[in-house]
Amino acid sequence: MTLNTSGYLPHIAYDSVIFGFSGEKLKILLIEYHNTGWLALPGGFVKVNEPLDEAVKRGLRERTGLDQIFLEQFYTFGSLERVKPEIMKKILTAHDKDISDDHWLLDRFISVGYYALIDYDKVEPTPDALSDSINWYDVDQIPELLFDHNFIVKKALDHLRTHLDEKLLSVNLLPERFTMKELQQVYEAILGEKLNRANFQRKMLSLGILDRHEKLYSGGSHKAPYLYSIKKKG
Amino acid sequence: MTLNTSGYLPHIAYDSVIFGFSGEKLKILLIEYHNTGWLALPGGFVKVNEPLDEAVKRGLRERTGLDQIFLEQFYTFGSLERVKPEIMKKILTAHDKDISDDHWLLDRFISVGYYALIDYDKVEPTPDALSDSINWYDVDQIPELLFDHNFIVKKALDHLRTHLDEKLLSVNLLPERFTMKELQQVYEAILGEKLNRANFQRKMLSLGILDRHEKLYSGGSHKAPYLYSIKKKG
DNA sequence: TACTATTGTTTCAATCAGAAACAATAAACT
DNA sequence: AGTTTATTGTTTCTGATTGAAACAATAGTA
Repeated sequence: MTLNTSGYLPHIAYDSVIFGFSGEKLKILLIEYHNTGWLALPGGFVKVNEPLDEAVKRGLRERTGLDQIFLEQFYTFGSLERVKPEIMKKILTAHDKDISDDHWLLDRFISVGYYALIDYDKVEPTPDALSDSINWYDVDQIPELLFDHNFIVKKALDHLRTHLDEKLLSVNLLPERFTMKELQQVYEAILGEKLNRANFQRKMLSLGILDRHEKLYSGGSHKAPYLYSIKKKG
Repeated sequence: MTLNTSGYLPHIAYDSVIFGFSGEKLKILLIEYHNTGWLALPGGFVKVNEPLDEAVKRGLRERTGLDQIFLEQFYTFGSLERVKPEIMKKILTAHDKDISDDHWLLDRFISVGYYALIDYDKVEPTPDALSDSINWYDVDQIPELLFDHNFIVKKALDHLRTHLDEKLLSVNLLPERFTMKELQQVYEAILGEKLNRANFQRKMLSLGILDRHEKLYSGGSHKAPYLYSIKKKG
């Protein structure tokens, strides 16, 4: 028989890898726990009568203020090594709570990994109750994270790379309208390699899902690029 | 606080889609619950101190007798609609158990989906404690299943199709040594379409991961095909 | 008006993929 | 033994796709 007075499902968590793109770099959001300096992925728990997807959306909404964002599940982590109750206890006591040794947060957890793609400039990251801060970090300079979170980031990046071409996934990292160069920079940041400009343009246009709009006169002394957007269905 | 006298983690289950190949058809294993006629995927629960992957392997071992098999996680199902406590209750009472209304099996569950690829001829399917029988069903003739299991099968097939080419995944459905024709039949069964023989052979050989062995003299009045196996690393 | 930086497009060659033809061969049949 | 048949292994031809470079257009600057 199962009792749980917290209102959350025990043993089940989620961790979210939130990708943004800025300054030609791919970045993710990391939180820092109160008074510990420990970094981790933003995560959370599932309410007793809440769909899993909804729980993750709720966490994203609270931390980014965004509601309609690209979100996808990529893997569920269920090993025993990932669980470190003594660390969890330190986090909770650093938060200056009175924690009993059988608190539900000290149990073993299975965590569902999600990744989100968001428009960096639309976000004002907000820390949650347990964390001091939430900040962007370059994906190629991720420091040591708690638990198995470095591994989770790696899996998320793998998944993102292999699914990059599906319906121009990557545009979720850009504003509504973008130049071909920006799109290529997103691809290059995710794949970690330079792409040929002419072939990239040919490939993107051949997908037939981009609308071309007015030109963007940036003031540079050169030809102005077109702006593009994803073609609306219908 | 969480109490659970069953020895299993509450709220967490797995469902396995076990693929086999026989008679040029792709098949999966389904169980039939005691005295109900209801069909479902073979699934199970995770022990309190057991890795998730290990729990799934344990279930496969008990039902197929096989130990070293290809097994991969593909999605975690966490909606609320998938939960049907009244059906679960009927299954348990049909098993003629005395079930209280707060039994842990009647709670809401999140289920991790795995698929396995096994050599059909090596398996003697064995029903578990709750099921009358376990049998093979053609994937293109799956009857109505309990809960969201039809959806889970669909997701598993999608995943299998899109990952089919990775390291010749499909050979896990065949014996150690196989002919090129058998391999092509597996591909065709999974993809649900006919492939060009010459191009298929060229593509498989170009991967450079097949060893060619002696010919297979089947007695037919025609050229004997070579046998192949996956190249061992090193 | 020439110059520069960047963008959009075209061209050329190399590679890959689909379809058909060709070659080889194990057994059966005369 | 020679012929036939079914199937397998390979090659060839063609068209499509991809990679790299050249070419063309253009917004601002000198």
